[in-house]
Amino acid sequence: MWLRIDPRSEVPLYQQIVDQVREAVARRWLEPGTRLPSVRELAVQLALNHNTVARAYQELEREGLIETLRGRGTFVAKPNPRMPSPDDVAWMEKQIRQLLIAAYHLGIEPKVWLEIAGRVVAGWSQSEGGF
Amino acid sequence: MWLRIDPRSEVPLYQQIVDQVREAVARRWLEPGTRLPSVRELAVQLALNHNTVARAYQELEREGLIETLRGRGTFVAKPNPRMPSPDDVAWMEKQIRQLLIAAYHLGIEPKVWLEIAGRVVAGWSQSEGGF
Amino acid sequence: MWLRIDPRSEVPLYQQIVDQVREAVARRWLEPGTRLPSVRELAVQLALNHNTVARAYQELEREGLIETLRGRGTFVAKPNPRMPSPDDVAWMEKQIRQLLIAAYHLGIEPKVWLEIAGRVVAGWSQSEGGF
Amino acid sequence: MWLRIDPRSEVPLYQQIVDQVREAVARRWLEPGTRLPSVRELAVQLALNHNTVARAYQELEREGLIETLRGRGTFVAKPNPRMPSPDDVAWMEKQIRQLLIAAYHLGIEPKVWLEIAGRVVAGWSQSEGGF
DNA sequence: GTGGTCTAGACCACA
DNA sequence: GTGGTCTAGACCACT
Repeated sequence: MWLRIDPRSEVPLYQQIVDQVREAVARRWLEPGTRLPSVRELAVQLALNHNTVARAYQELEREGLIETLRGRGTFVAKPNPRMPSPDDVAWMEKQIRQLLIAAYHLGIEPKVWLEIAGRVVAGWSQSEGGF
Repeated sequence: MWLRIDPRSEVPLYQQIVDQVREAVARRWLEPGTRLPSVRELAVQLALNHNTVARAYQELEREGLIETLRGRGTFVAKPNPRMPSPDDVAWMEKQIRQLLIAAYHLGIEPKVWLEIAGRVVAGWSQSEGGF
Repeated sequence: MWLRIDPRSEVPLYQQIVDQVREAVARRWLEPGTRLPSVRELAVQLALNHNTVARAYQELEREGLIETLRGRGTFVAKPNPRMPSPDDVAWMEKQIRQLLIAAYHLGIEPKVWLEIAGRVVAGWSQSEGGF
Repeated sequence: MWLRIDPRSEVPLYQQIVDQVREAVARRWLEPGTRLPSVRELAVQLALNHNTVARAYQELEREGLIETLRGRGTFVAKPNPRMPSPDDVAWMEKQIRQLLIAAYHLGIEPKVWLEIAGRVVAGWSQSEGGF
């Protein structure tokens, strides 16, 4: 697969898999119904233990992003459209505030930050090269 | 001090201190030259082990946010004005992209996300100098 | 047949067949002597491997719910009237206790649970003989 | 601890731990704030691998029944009072129907079943000996 | 073949 | 000391 694992990162290996699949689903790189490599296949490809991959898949299944069909493999689930709850929005606002703090310490003013964010959103919407 | 520590959070205790001081500096709640409580004082206030507080101060000093003057205490450092490097901007863009992924899974569309971000920035600027 | 198989469920496919036949027999939806579809027929209908269906039939036969007559097909067996043994009752009490535990964690009080149970039993009795 | 693990059961070992802690919490055998044995302690007591215990604790934490305080151990969380959702009730009704099916095959009539259930609830409410 | 579970033993971050 | 992560290798149930 197209996953890139960095064994030197602080982020746990299984988490890196989860993050990248989450991104791929969010960006529609992975269409619903697509079959993911089997736990053991992917483990070989990424030079990881199969338990590590299994844990990542398990987490993704718990989140409803993928589905396991007994003995047949693992597939990307249909997206479950939802309305963000007030809690979700509050959480997101907090995350944004965290970024603004980091931005300050990098010398990025809030207004400049908002420009950057606008640029990223624009690039995002264009689907950025697909793949 | 006004720090709030949540022992249940998965964020390490020392990291919570660092984060909150970083925020206070970024928001100008802590002016340069302000004296911080000593490691032991703060440890008592927050009911933490003083090693935990010491580690937070160490990290903050490493980042240049605070300065220790031998025998006189610890003080908020003067901000070191800097221009964001291209790497800094690229890093920030990546963080924003991470948030957009999370937003997608919460059902927050990129455009809506940008509105939220705009709101947060507006609130941020207003509160500059506040408190 | 009227079976509904969910390949996404964690319940094994063969078990889902067994469960649903058990229910149909218990509710008298399937009268004794009714002929069941052949293993291969059912396998095609449900889009399952015929080994899966065969395993379900095997299990049902072991329990005495169905009977295979050589060359003539598989039939719903005559109910074998029995008195519940003390062990059976004890087992059932344990199952009920399990449900009460689950109910607690859903915020369903034991008294409320008993009301729900009463409702289900009422509905059950009404549907006896139906469909 | 008072846990009893049956290595011969089909139920996964970690699941047995989860089930029994869930019961203990539901029955108030474990008061909020009580400290659970450490992962490794319990693993030794139950003659299990510590990973197995860790997995059980992780699941219990995900459900909000227990809380981890960094480096200090694991504690029974305060119950989070909730109203059962319609989905919860529907799920419970389905479970009860499953029990009625099983009851039928044991020769337990629905009315008799309801009597048994009433008895169990009565015993439950009396808290059954505490311990 | 698939995923799920378990063990043994190891290393790490945190307090 | 705590829990979190990872590996290696094994066994099992299901399809």
